[in-house]
Amino acid sequence: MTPSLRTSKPPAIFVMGPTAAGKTDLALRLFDRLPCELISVDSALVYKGMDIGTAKPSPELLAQAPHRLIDILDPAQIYSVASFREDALLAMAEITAAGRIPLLVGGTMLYYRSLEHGLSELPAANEAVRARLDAEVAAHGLSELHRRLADVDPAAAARINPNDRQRIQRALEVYELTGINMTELCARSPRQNLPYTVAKIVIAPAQRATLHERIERRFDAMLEQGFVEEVVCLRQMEGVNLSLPSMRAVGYRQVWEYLDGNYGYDQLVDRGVAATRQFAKRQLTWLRSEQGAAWFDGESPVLIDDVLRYLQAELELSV
RNA sequence: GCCCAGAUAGCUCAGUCGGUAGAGCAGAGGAUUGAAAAUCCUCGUGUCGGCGGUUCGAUUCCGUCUCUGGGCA
Repeated sequence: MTPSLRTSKPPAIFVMGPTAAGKTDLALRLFDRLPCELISVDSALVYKGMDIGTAKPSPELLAQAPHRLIDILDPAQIYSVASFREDALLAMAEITAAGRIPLLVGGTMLYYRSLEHGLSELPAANEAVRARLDAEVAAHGLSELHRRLADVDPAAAARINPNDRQRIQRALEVYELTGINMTELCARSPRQNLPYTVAKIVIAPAQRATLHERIERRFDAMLEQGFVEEVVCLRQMEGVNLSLPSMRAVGYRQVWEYLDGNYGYDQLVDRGVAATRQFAKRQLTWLRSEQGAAWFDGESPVLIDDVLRYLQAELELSV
């Protein structure tokens, strides 16, 4: 198959789905059948050394089917949705220029959303401001920050729950860095749509119980493969701590707390599995609101020909 | 065999000086603009172990049985 010239915008494929639904497997099979290159859409796979707990494809698989945006950062570093958008757009452009189709695969739905609809022009995170806001919360409490937000950005204060520390701090951070409130900044910079014709595929088991079973089995398997040892290594790395986004990832956080002696092994298993189920549930909330996506039942291995037929029709690909 | 303590939501437990009960966790739904595998919001009827008794009324008091811990033999 080759991309047709009938559409002005080049084609792209999104393979979306909750964790443990079979995204990687589907993407690899599509890779074998289409002139495409793979881009990972995953906020945890970007980190080197986080392999077992993220269910990262093996080095052998990655050699066979290279993925962009995997292993691009050290766990002490911080990635962001804005960095992702930039990196992904660049990668998509390169792939398209080479005459192939970008196939994006992963479970970080905010990243997909930022690609499709863009981001407003807002300042990047600022460590100093965040540290100061943290200190302010410690000194005066979160409700004080929410009150302050209500003064500078009433709309944001109304929208953001008084307990949502992360969003309150971010809105204040934006204001402090620019002198303009976040609501106003967003209104001033309309988001841009993605210059690609996108075919969206969602893969998820029809039965929630199936997903739960797979998550449990996979977490057990991760532990057998040495997940705890992986986290022991990460803990020894310079600058790595539990407050980093990388170490807050599902499973990693629980293993870290287990290693701290906060609870025993049985609790680790229960909490790790539960955290993963909750993550999958949040992903499904995003996915249900996804416009124009084709859902494929992941109860049993997806029939690859059905998916190819769909992509062919959607992207006007010719064989 | 005897003594003691338990038995209440899927799990761990609180509670009702007698008017049919509520937390945490789990689970479900939702929000989501540079941390997003993050952060946050909403949702709790269950033979209160079984059977009797007392009572207008028992999950609560009494008796008894069953089960589970622990102790003594």
